[in-house]
Amino acid sequence: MTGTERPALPVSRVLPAYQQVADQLRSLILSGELRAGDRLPSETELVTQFGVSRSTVREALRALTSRDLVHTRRGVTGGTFVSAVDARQVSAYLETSLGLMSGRDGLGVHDMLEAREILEVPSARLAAERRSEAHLEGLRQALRREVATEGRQGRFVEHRTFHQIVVDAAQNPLLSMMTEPLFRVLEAQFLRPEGIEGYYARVDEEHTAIFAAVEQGDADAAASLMATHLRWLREVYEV
Amino acid sequence: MTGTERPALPVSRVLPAYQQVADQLRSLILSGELRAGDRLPSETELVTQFGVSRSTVREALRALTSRDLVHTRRGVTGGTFVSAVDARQVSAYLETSLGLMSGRDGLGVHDMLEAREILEVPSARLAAERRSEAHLEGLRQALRREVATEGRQGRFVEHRTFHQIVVDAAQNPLLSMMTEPLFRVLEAQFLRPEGIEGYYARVDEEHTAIFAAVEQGDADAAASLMATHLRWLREVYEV
DNA sequence: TGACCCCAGATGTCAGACCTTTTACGGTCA
DNA sequence: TGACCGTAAAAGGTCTGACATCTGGGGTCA
Repeated sequence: MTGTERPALPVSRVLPAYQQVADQLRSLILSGELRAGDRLPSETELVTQFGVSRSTVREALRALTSRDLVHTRRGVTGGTFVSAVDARQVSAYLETSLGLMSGRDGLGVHDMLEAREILEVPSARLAAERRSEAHLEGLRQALRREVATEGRQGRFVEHRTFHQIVVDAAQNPLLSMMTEPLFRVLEAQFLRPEGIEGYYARVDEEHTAIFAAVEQGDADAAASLMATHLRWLREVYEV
Repeated sequence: MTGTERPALPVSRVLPAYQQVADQLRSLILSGELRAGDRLPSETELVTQFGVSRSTVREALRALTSRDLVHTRRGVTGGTFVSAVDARQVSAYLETSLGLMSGRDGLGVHDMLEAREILEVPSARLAAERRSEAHLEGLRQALRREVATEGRQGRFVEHRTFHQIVVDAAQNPLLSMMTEPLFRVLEAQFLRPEGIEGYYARVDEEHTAIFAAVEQGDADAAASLMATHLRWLREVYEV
């Protein structure tokens, strides 16, 4: 054992220049000094301001771009602009992350179905209280398509749509943001109920009942029907 | 009005080369062809494989790096390696995203407190059923520190710790992943209950009661106490 | 045997040139 | 006057080639 002990989790003391540039720009955005829509200095200006080469600046900007913090436009009125974070980006990120984590890190179908139930039952309750006419119309159409669609994959998409609209009707963007990736990952990776007798008929039936409760504004019924529905789905898929 | 209509949301048809390279590598990772720990070809090899310059390759890798899909190491045994996505990274991403969205996009304190209640009440129930001795010890220490700590900021950190451990004790990584950023954003941006008479005493009291229920494995009590606690907090902060 | 040095291979950084996209400007012509 | 068009300018996108720096391993030598 030499004089300098090697740590269990080594960190390099000197961060790469592109990392430092990215960090500084990022903290300007997070602190609110740069706000959505603001234009960052041009790459050439950043070169002189940071005293690094253009490649370094560009690598820093690329890192920020892929985090959806900024975006670039070409042309004379172009440049790098601070992005407005929006729910869709967050959902997309979560979808890929959950997809990669599923099966490892102790993240299994069970966890996803459990989280789904935790989120979706209260969402159904809120949906019954807050749904707009647009949501109701969306649910009606989803139900119609669900019954009409042929083929396994197509039905699944419609099922997801129905559940998603219910959550959206709760009018809390956080709930939509968290459930949407769950639905997609479950759909993409796990749900394969080909063998279950009467599966589609029961889904249609329960969706219809949930819709009725939401439409009538019956919060308790909506929550309870959704709870029953999801608990049955868990039984089906958690074998 | 000329012949070619300008779309409201213009998209460039031709994606930049670095974007295409990043997309291809990303889909290799998402499809599972490249798995956590695998080494990507060296930058020089990627140059020949994709037929683009090294700067382009590096910009693509930087984009993947900042999405936590890969990481790089220098030196002769270095290279670019596929990362194992972990919950902490996702939480960190969510924290910055929620922080940037809060106040805009219709994401307000109300939504965060509501989502928190939706997630945390069932978490308390599960915690009472699943908590390990380590969790209980963590809660004991958090409670002790909470009572002993002086100063507003310090108490808030301890409050957050207590709530976080309760959620962790539910043993569903998705719940921890979603609540942690919520706690931090709320703490950083909103919670300022300086004026409330007897605030700290009541928090301590209710935390103690929740702990007792979790310790005794009384799921119903844990859920109900947490619900009361959070509903009171909502009243305090939603003025 | 252990301390040291040096080499190889990978990422990190730089400089400078040129390409492509996009808008603004100004001139031409009906 | 107004529609059209061409060109300049500014910004990001790409390429090339060189050098710097880090890191592990293997060889050398006391």
